[in-house]
Amino acid sequence: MGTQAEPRKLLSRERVLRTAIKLADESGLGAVTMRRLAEELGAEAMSLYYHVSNKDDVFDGMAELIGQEINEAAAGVSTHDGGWKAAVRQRILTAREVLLLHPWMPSLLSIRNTASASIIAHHDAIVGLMHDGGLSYDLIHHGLHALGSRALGFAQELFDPGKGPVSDETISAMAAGLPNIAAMLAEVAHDDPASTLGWCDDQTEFEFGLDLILDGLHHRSSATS
Amino acid sequence: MGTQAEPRKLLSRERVLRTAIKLADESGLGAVTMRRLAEELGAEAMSLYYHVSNKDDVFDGMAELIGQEINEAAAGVSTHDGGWKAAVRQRILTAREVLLLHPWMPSLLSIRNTASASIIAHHDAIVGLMHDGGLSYDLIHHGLHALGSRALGFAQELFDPGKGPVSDETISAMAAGLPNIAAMLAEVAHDDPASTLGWCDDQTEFEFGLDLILDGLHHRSSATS
DNA sequence: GCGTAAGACTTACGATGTAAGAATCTTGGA
DNA sequence: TCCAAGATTCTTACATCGTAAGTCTTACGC
Repeated sequence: MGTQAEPRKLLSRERVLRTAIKLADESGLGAVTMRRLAEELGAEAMSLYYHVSNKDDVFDGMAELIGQEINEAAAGVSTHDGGWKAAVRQRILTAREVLLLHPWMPSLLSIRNTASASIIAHHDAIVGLMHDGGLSYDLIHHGLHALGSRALGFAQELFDPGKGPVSDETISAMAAGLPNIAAMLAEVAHDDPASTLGWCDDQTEFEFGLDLILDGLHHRSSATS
Repeated sequence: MGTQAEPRKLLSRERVLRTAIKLADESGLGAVTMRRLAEELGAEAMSLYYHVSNKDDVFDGMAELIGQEINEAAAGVSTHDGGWKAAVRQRILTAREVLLLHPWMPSLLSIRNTASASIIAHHDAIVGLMHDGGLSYDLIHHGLHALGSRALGFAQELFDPGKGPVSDETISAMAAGLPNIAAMLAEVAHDDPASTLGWCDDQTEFEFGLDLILDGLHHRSSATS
């Protein structure tokens, strides 16, 4: 009997948050406004406030859900028998894979530094792996600080010293004021543009830094015990 | 000739940026709005646009000035004779001291990841110190990535696992879902609340992470050469 | 039918960045 | 001294944002 209009799916906190994540995935965190979010849901902005207390609550909810995604992904990966270092490494790289699907997460976490339950749980798992490996809680504590955002799979890069191929002109132009960086760029010449998580945050570079820290922790653990 | 009204100091890009920094120091980055900034300068919001192209330009200018402050502070510190590691460490800790005076810098840098000239110069200096110390440019390049924001004196902390004294109730409350973190907190018990740069970013923790990375670079350098 | 409460909507306000153009002030040449 | 021509500042206005307050709609037990 004719068009029965759209089914008008009900709103819910879950649906709001999922839509917010989809919106951020597609158009960036800046596109997540209450009005745009409502539009995406076929509702009005103020209607969201019945399910969500305010925008920060939306942000926190998004982080919580991504944290769950990380934990689920990690649950599906067998705990290696290669020692705590391999296990922690694995967990963190798994987290990173999830974050690569949601590149806005780093920004979100820097805006809202409240700890969501699922992200704390992720850290709890890391602490557990380290402790099982024989590290003291004191060392683990220092280690968590040393890892910082790396525990979640990303590193804050301050700028992008070599996005794309560095032209020779660029190098000679900066050679005057920045002799050392110029020399480095001339020699290193980033060639793998397979980056993405924000800013020049290569998988290779990420793993290098991660291993540097894990090795350091391992060394300090062996030396002490 | 009575009161001659206020002298009405002239606006200038310099004055706008300095005032923005002062405002951020006093009331946080969120207080830096064009109107508030204008008010502070005894002018109208739109008048600023003659000296500054937009708000992002203000942010970039602030970062540039802080970068200069870092470089000036570093210039006043003698380059040690303790090898490249001590020299780099010194430079980074000096940068950190400046950042501690401007706790909003981390947030600013995460919002505007454009590279200001002075901050690039700071990195150039670090590259120089490392190269003088015999590190290969390739290793230096990796090292810079590994350092990330730490090169400027801060580390992104995701949340604050132990701000202030951790109450026993808190620990027993979380013991159920987070056995490992609970156990760690029970044992470690943060006791030095002399933190500040954002979130639980102790000087001690910062230096621990910094040394972990520098030691790792040193080790990888020795092994290769 | 009818109250009742959950859920969605309307309207409105203050804050923000900034476009467009008017007003004022400064300065140098006639 | 006067006046044209920048240089600088101000006025007004608009779009967008988060959200407070209150109203309408719908579903359902009686």
